[in-house]
Amino acid sequence: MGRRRPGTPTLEEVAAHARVGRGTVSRVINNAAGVKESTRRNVQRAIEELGYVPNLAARSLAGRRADAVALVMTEPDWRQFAEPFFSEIVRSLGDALTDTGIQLLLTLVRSDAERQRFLEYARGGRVDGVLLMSVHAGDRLPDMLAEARLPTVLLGRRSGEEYVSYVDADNIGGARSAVSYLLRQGRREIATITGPLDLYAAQCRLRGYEEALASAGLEFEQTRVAESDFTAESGRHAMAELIQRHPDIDGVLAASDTTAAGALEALRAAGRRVPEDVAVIGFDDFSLAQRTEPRLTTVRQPIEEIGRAMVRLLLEEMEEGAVAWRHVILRTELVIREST
Amino acid sequence: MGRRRPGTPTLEEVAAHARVGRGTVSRVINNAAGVKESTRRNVQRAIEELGYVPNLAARSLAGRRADAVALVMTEPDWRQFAEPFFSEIVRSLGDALTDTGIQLLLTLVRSDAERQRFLEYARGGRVDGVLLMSVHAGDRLPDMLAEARLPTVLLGRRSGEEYVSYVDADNIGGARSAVSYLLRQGRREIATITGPLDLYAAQCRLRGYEEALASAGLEFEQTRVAESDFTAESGRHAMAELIQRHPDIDGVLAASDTTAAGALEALRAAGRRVPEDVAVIGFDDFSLAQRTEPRLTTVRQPIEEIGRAMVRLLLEEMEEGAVAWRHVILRTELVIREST
DNA sequence: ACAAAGGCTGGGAGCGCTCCCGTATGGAGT
DNA sequence: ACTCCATACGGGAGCGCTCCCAGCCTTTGT
Repeated sequence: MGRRRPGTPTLEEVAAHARVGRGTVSRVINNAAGVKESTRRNVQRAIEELGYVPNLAARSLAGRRADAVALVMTEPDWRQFAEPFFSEIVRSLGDALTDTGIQLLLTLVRSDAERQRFLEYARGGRVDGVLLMSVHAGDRLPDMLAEARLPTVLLGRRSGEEYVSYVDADNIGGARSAVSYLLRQGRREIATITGPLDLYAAQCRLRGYEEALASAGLEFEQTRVAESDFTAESGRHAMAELIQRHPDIDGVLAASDTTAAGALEALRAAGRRVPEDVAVIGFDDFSLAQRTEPRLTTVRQPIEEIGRAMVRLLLEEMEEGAVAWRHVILRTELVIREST
Repeated sequence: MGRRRPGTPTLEEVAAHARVGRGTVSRVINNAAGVKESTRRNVQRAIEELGYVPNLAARSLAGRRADAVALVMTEPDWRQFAEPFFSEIVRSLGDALTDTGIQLLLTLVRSDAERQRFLEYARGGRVDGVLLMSVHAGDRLPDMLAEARLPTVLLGRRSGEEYVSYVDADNIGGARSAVSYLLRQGRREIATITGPLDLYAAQCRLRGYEEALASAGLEFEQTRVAESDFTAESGRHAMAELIQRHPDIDGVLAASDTTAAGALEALRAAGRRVPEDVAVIGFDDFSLAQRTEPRLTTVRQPIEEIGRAMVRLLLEEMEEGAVAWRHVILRTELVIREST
């Protein structure tokens, strides 16, 4: 396993070449104050001439930080990997980290062996903090990270959990306002396609659906609920099933825009018009929602804010050493288009 | 930016606690030979009691290796991120790396600033090698990595390029055999939906299409070619266009299974039967191909082999220090199902 | 002209490991 | 009993940086 790379110049060599001390070179590459402008230029020229690149292992060791954070996806999320939610989140986290000088590393954790390996990687100090994608109920990873006192922020909380930092959207409120909107339109036969119910977010959206029905004095019926896994495929399936069970259906709240797109296809196949016969509301408001036919009314998740909030919380925790838990719930918003 | 974590035990402390020398502890944690079984157990107990985790920065610095490789996606690939090809590749790379003890890190490079930052990260020694997802024609990243003498393996070559290692599927052969198959069935009005033509792989598949027509003595017509970006959406579009241009169309080779799925929808919408009126062949053979209606005939890319080959090439390059370029072209295979 | 107060700079002391050489230790061979 | 060798083990010498203190040199005030 000899993986050394050939003679990279060191900081010391740069210092010699520029006829200054190590300290000065260090100050220059770290943009620290207290270096005369002429010296700085001189050092910078030396850096360029030698093609110097700081050795990050040495910097990490001496500085006790990695300047990197990991975004972890655990196995059950893997199926979401191909869904737009994921790529949108990555994009927004990337943006939020842009000018912190912190590298974002995506890591997959698909088995216990990989969980263990990642833990060693993180505890070994290769990252300063961890962002976790929507973690499922039974996953012990957050606890393991907490035990190791690694700054951690979850995207989406888990049921009732308080002793961990998280950023979440107001799923209950979003679902409630969507269903209430349908009710105000005079729809009465409203069903819902949920996400995987081991995800707390999916449970919350279902709760919002129930609450809206309840406050309109309507009864909740289990047969109006179909579960999906967020894919279009499963949305189509779920919708077909709901139509069969309740031919008089006139409104649907879907688990995501993708699911809603699948539902639209199933409705078209069944000869129902949208929105005349059946109103459809999605969840997320990603670009897909504007490309369906008809364009989708949907509950917007503020992705940019979620990314920014996650990064802010993580940086704060990194600063102070994971001594407090922070929670941020972001408001969702109903975006009305043509499917209602 | 004080991101230090509290008193983690060091190897030295473990050594003291187990009453052995540093060297012995090092040998134990690295599973090196030459430690008496009783000593090993003794040290292991000390490690456990103190909850010791090796500091990877120190290990990296002393050992001159990072035990990590990066899988990089550049901006133009980003749109593929949500496609199954990507997640399949990641899965197969992960499997191939499983028992090497090497961490796979996914990184996004969406702008020149991020390109630069990643380069510093890699040149700084945080990874021992780089895997690059299908790189587009103009991207300078591979050259920059080569210049830094970082072991690099591309997935999918770029036009005519030799001075870089890559693993690729035989796209020309795959496309050719698919189209030949359609011709043998007696189809004569065959069109193709290509991928983005700035991708060499897409060009190759188009070439295969052309070659098959040529060797059957048929003429190539530009109007039978429609470009897609690998998404179902764009596949639907392209197919609709092709139907309009050539109502007598009786066979289509699509750029990917996803594109083919889109094409199937467009054909259904146009009232064409598959395979009776029009035969459809996809490319990739991911799970999607078995879930379409009808199930898709498709050109299989050997994903597992691709992942294994990429990892093998990268490890070889890491071993010997990027002094040679290796190329692997993997055979593709036509999988016949119901859409032809 | 002299003192005090800054601003710059150099370099020692680690950070926590791996590598490797030198030295113990135990058993086999005669 | 003594030599010889293989096997275990200890610890010095870095790896390339950051942190920080001490010293120098310039500036300003009186």
